[in-house]
Amino acid sequence: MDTPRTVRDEDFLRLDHQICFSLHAATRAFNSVYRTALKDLGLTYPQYLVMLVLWEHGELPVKRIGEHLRLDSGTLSPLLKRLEAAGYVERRRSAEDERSVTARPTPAGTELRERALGVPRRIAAATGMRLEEVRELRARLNELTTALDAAESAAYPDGCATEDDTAGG
Amino acid sequence: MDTPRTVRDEDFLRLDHQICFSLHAATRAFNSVYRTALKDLGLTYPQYLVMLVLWEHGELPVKRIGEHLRLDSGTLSPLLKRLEAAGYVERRRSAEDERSVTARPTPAGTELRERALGVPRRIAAATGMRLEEVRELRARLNELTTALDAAESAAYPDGCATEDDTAGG
DNA sequence: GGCGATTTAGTTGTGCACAACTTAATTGTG
DNA sequence: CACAATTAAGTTGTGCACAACTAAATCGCC
Repeated sequence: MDTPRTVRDEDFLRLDHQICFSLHAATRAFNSVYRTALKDLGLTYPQYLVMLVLWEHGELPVKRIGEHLRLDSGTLSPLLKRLEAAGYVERRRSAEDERSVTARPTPAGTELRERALGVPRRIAAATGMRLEEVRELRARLNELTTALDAAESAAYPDGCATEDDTAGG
Repeated sequence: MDTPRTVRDEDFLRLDHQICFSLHAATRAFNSVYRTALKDLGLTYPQYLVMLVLWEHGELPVKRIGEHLRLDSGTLSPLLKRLEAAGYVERRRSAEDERSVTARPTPAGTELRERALGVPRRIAAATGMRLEEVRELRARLNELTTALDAAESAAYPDGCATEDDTAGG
């Protein structure tokens, strides 16, 4: 059976407007709450994400940070420079591989973690959701991201055969 | 009872990393899929959202567009100028209120709608989700956005007393 | 060893999001 | 009517996201 045609394109246009827009809106609402919560720390939300990664892993090459956060050097390089200018991270060329640059928290950056400990609870309170719900939603979003990535890379068939592995729902 | 302390701040930091990051990642994955789907039309995703609104409502003041999309003039003014430069919308001062500027699709902008009809289906296919699931997720995200907005405006008590109404959950 | 391909950061340019501000028109109140 | 307050767009500046590109180091293969 090829796609049950219960929905017309016209209606789809409106639905579409709502689903993806909801995601967009939620992200921006989150950013707004984070902006407020992080103002005292002098961090933006993406900078906070980078610091979370560095607090957890210690010293990391830019490449690895990018893998954790799905960001490339075009985004991370200037961001890390700003974090360095703020005194929160140190950057240096790796000795064993001169292509690589590693970043790690400075003492000030490490101290910052203490002040950041209260942030997640504030955010959690702002969502009004219980842990269960948060987990549930997170799982859904991760599935969604995986599906979208698969579809996107299928649209750009650069290497691997796609062998409809998107079915894993 | 004041917040059951089953979770330590430390653990919360990690959870937090995951929930909000998931949202962030999903949004960007969506944007990426849209970028591909909209490339032929010469639209970015936010431009597409604006066109959706204009296709649905016809002529609208910038203010109204912003209300539909939660965007302010700082974002919309340059965006609408680009859409105007692309020949998809017309802008003009309102006659009855000279403060207001209205935007509406040009003939080319209206034609564009036909070419955009296939987009939502492509996106829906990329998500790999059924309509039910989409609706469910959308509802969750809308709840989340509402909660976040409420918490945010409570943090900036500009008018209404806050009277701990955030407890609803 | 030499040399092309790959990998890693970084740069440049475009566009979005938003805070803070400016300008101009309208509204409300005395 | 006059004038302060409000409202609507637009401008400016900062930062993020990403495509496309450059520069330098490393790897692989002959």
